[in-house]
Amino acid sequence: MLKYQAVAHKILTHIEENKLQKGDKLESIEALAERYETSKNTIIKALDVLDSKGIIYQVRGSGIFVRGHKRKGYINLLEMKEVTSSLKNFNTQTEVLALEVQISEAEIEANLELEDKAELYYVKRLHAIEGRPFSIEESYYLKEFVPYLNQEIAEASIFDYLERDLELGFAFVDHFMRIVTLAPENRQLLNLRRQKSGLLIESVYSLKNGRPFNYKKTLFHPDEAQFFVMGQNEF
Amino acid sequence: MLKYQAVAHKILTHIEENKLQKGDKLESIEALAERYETSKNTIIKALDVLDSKGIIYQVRGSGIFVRGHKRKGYINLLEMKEVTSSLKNFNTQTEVLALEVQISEAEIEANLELEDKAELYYVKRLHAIEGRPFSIEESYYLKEFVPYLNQEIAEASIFDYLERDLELGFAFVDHFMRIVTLAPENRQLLNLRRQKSGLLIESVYSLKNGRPFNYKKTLFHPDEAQFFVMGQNEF
DNA sequence: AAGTGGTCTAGACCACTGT
DNA sequence: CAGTGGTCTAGACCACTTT
Repeated sequence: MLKYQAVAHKILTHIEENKLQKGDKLESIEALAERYETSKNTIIKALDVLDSKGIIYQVRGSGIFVRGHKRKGYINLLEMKEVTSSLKNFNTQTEVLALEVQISEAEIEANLELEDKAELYYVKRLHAIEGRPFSIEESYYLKEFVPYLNQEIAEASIFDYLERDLELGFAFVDHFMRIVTLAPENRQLLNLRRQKSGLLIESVYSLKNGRPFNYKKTLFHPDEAQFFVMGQNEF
Repeated sequence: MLKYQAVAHKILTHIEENKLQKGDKLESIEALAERYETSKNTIIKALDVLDSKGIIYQVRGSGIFVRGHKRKGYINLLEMKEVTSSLKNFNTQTEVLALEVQISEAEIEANLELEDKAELYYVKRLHAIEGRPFSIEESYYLKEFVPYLNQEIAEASIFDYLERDLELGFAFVDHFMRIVTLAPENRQLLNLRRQKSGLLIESVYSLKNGRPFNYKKTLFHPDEAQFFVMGQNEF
């Protein structure tokens, strides 16, 4: 692990262990550089990471402060890989509705920027939170990068498996969100009577080399799903 | 303007003027450093900015590539200040439904982290796109930071006014999103018959010193509003 | 005036990609 | 193995806040 990442982790751990609250001040950059035995610039880079994650904010001439808070139960869109990993503090269940190898169709080829037909793992899952249906996820993984997948993995966390066992981490994501009218089948799965709309998020995950390897459509229960996004103004 | 921001702008302009497409390769860092007469590290910092905006991506050992595209008509959540500025390529209209000075209520105080009552500008606006109702925005600006506002400003872009005339730029935002059932009044404003749900985004904008100064509730038309968010995996 | 965060530089060295 | 992006350092200097 790189030094600045290690330092970022240590500072984050320090914030968590000491239960620092929003507005609490950290040590100065100089002091942090000495504490973690590194240069000022490496501390700055570590703080940039925490800054971009919304964990701290820095005020010139004043200090480094904890940004903290966030509302509970909201999914951080920018860290969302799959629903269960975003809701680790809750009791979640996953039911695998389908798991098979497919040949790509036009919609998938467009989103994964494929020029030819390709083999895919197709996984359809129903996620529940505290027993209540939460989201329906249809996910397409390029077999070129994800050569193997099974029921057991799909019942746990696919992204954990990709990162841990295949050492396949995504480098960037695009999420596209809109409200959709639910098909009767999906209303039934989400146990919805009156309400007819849900939030659909289409996500494309790409590798470090820019190749998209996972396209995903996640349909969220309108009453259960809540999201937050933290942004910076850098330009 | 800082050197790295200026360089970032120049590189962006270069991409736009030469209509570079997704996957197109830029010059090497070394070449860019020479072209823009600066050091390697400053180029890296400029590229970091473009990276975090989703404009480029970098592949170690290979090069710097344009990330580009994005679907058209989708609002970039992370750059969203108010609806009109996010949809500059479209023909938008703004109707000011209310504009007044208020004393804060509990909900606003919680979101703006106020400990006492405070004076606020309250602005309610209806945004339309190509004549079709798009969103209803209720916004609360702390009078301490926004001492003056009028109908004319509210009909144009309030954030443009804040940035240009008050030199008041936000440093970070928190957005909270969920689906809500629409009140009859809002259904009428959005010209909705059957559909009863909309997307609600609550946003808190903070200054460089960490002080929230604007709390906003924006209710989007379920068929018109589409969003995208671009994320990186840095940790 | 002192303290603190931010920019910028030059250069050494490392890690990965593609030929 | 050459080319290219990424990390890390030490230090000078600048900009803003606080006392």
